[in-house]
Amino acid sequence: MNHNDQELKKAGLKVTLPRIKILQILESAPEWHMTAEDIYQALRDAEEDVGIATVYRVLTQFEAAGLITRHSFDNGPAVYELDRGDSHDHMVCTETGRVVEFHSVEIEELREKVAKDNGFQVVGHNLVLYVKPL
Amino acid sequence: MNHNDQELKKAGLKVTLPRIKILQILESAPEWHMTAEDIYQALRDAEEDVGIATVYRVLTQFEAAGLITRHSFDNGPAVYELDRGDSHDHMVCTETGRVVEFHSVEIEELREKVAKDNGFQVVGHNLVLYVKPL
DNA sequence: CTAATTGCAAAAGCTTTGCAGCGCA
DNA sequence: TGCGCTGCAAAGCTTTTGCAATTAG
Repeated sequence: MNHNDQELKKAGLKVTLPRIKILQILESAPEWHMTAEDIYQALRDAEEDVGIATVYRVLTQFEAAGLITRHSFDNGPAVYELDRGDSHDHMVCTETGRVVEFHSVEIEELREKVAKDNGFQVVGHNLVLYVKPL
Repeated sequence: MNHNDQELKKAGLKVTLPRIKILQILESAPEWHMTAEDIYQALRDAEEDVGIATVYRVLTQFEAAGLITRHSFDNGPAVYELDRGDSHDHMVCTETGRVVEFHSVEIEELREKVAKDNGFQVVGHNLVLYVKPL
């Protein structure tokens, strides 16, 4: 009963092979953003017989449980990443495709402020900067 | 030869009925964000015989020409709005679906700063706040 | 005239769902 | 044992594309 198993239990999810494997894959993700298809391929590479439908179902559950975060860059497939507690945003280089993560407390505060000024509170956000080298 | 016709010519696009109608619909959009399907329905309501494929093609061309802007909120259908020159961001209410536009000079400045700190310059961005009423 | 544009239908890409069987607690 | 979970296949939804016919310039 390791740490991941406990995370699953805490989320009210049974500890099953697909869920454990998917968590492991996300943990060891070389680059921190994977599509459902990426994860599905990683599972097949590991000889695990998990269907793509299960991958989607598990990812949806993980997101609901707050274990992972889902991003929709542009209109391609959604990407998922482990929620390591450090909320951050993304910068995508239009020339190289490189994704840089960043975190700005000031921007975070302004987000709250702008929402409050309009009678709302922030429950989530999505900020992507498309950039190119100076 | 009205203003819209000139916009089309300037973009190197022939002045055709579907393109004129779609521009008009976007101009008179009650709420400023319409999906391709919304536009398609508006055309059918106006008894215009335009296919959904043409709607998508025209919207893609308009975006390339800088006449309109396309947004992908969450993972639903993309929404389009006329580019009225005023850059702004969006706040989407998770309970009512209402979309509020806002513009923060401070956030804009911070975007530039963060990019520069990482050796980049901003060429575009996408910021959506998911909010709920206070 | 002729290259651009269009409608239709089919296909593509991503994601969800129905269902019967399997497995964790 | 019982309900949750899973794989498979099929369906769903948004968007794109092939093609022959039409049209703007």
